[in-house]
Amino acid sequence: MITYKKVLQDAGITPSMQRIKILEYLDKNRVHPSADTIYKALKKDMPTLSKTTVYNTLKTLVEHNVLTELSLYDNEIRYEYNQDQHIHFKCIECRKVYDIDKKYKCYKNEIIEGHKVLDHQVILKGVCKHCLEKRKK
Amino acid sequence: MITYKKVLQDAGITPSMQRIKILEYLDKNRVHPSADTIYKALKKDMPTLSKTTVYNTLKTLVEHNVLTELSLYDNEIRYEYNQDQHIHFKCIECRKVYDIDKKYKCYKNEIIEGHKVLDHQVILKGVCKHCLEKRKK
DNA sequence: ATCATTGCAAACACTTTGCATACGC
DNA sequence: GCGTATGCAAAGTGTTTGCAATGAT
Repeated sequence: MITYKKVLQDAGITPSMQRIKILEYLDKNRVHPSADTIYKALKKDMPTLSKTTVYNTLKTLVEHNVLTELSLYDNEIRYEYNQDQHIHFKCIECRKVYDIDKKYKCYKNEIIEGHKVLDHQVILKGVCKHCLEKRKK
Repeated sequence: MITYKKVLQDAGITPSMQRIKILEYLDKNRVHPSADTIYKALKKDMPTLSKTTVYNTLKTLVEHNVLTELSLYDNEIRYEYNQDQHIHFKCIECRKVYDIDKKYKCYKNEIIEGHKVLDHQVILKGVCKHCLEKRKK
């Protein structure tokens, strides 16, 4: 059984209560949350938690490749623990982000036109299933 | 010959000096500028230009499909006039954005898992050619 | 005269920074 | 005890909003 503590240690990050809880939240709530969403959710059980700690932790986790940063037009960074290849669909009406299980030619770790690729993202923008339904009414 | 005035009219936007200048800047400076970059560049020749107008105009142009919004990790929106299919490479060191001429299966205007796709973007993140060179030294 | 566009200032939202306190080996 | 992690407050940055002034037909 893999614990969050072990995930952090394997990534070379000193485990702490805050770090474990943040990682756990991202593992159990696969909704591409922002720093603020994570902060508000965890604040309930950890009243002393600071937003700075959330930002610090997320930055550390991204630097150690435990999390992926998503840039999804909202002028806020969203975070994701899922490392399987998939694409993102962002609804321009409800702002929700859906994972779409489609494969694509990934350039990660390749050299393209001389540039070293470290991350590859595919983002679709549009109107989601549910918002399309609402429009019909 | 296609004028910026005509591009705006065809898109259903009332042409104005400000709007024409902003569109012209984006056509002639294909560097994926932010609102602030555009503002600072145009301010020189148009001292009365307001940042609000830049934001208003960019929003209008995006809504009418004249421009594309890019979300490139910087917590600022970048804008692009080029509508040809290509992918973006963002350097994490110098922050520059490169256009890469690679084709991909585009889902634009298709329905995917019930969602209507209006825009499709591919973003690579990594270290660019020039920053790789600098590292070697 | 009317309606849309422009522009200023203030408000907002997300993130970062500086620094003091607390924690863990 | 020492080095790192945490947390508060303030500052920084990009964007939006309210509203008055301006401009075009």
